[in-house]
Amino acid sequence: MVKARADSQKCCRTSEKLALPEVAWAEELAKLSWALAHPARVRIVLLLLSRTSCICGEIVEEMSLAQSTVSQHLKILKEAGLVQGEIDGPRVCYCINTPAMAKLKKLVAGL
Amino acid sequence: MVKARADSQKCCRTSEKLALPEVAWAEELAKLSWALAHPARVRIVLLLLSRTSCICGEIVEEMSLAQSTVSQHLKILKEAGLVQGEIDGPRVCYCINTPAMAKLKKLVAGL
DNA sequence: CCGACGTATCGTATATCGACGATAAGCGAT
DNA sequence: ATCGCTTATCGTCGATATACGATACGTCGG
Repeated sequence: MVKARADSQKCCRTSEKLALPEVAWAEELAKLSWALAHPARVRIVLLLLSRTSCICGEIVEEMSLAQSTVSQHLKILKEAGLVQGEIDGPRVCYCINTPAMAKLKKLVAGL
Repeated sequence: MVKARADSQKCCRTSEKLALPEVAWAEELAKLSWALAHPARVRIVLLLLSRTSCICGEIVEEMSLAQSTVSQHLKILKEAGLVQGEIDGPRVCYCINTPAMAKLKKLVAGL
């Protein structure tokens, strides 16, 4: 080992190990981030936030994407927990899952 | 059966259009989120944050991944701007790009 | 100059995403 | 019961992510 390189204390200090309890963390944040890792999904979230409540397939119109594609994105958002879909008659209204949103914010803010 | 949806104002109000200025936003947030959309990358970020400064290839040891894989992840983080690499002799020290981090936090907090 | 070492890139195999059209499934109204 | 509307799922295709080993690049030490 080539020990201390003269004045190398500006970088790569000695490394107090990082235990792996944070791994759970990491998984969770990665999952939530993943949901927002696509512009279309961010836009969907923004859309849902802009109307204080839920929405149905207008989303499809706002985005220039096929209905099936939007449905896919919604599914991903739902799986990540960021969004909830409530069945309202023949259509489905989506809305932000506020707690999950808060969780995300907290995780990111905690970085 | 018909669950009193007579006055459907609880849902799908009429839509004050969402213009597309936020699209830039969306792209940016998606890009940053994408960087964190993988547990390994979140762990790298956590690692870099845990030591106030930079680090080199210890990252490789902490994660049980091949060196090349870690390098790939670092590249992605670098491309997203979340991380900076400064060459320090024969090795490279990475550290968090604080402004980018702040940007991410701000974007997420602003949701 | 030449190895030793740390890092980045290349090449490649596999898995998954992102998009679409087509089709199924659920609900309301006729 | 049937039609029409809305949404979800299926099947497919191209593009890309992820992982790895092998290899090239750069820097220090002898």
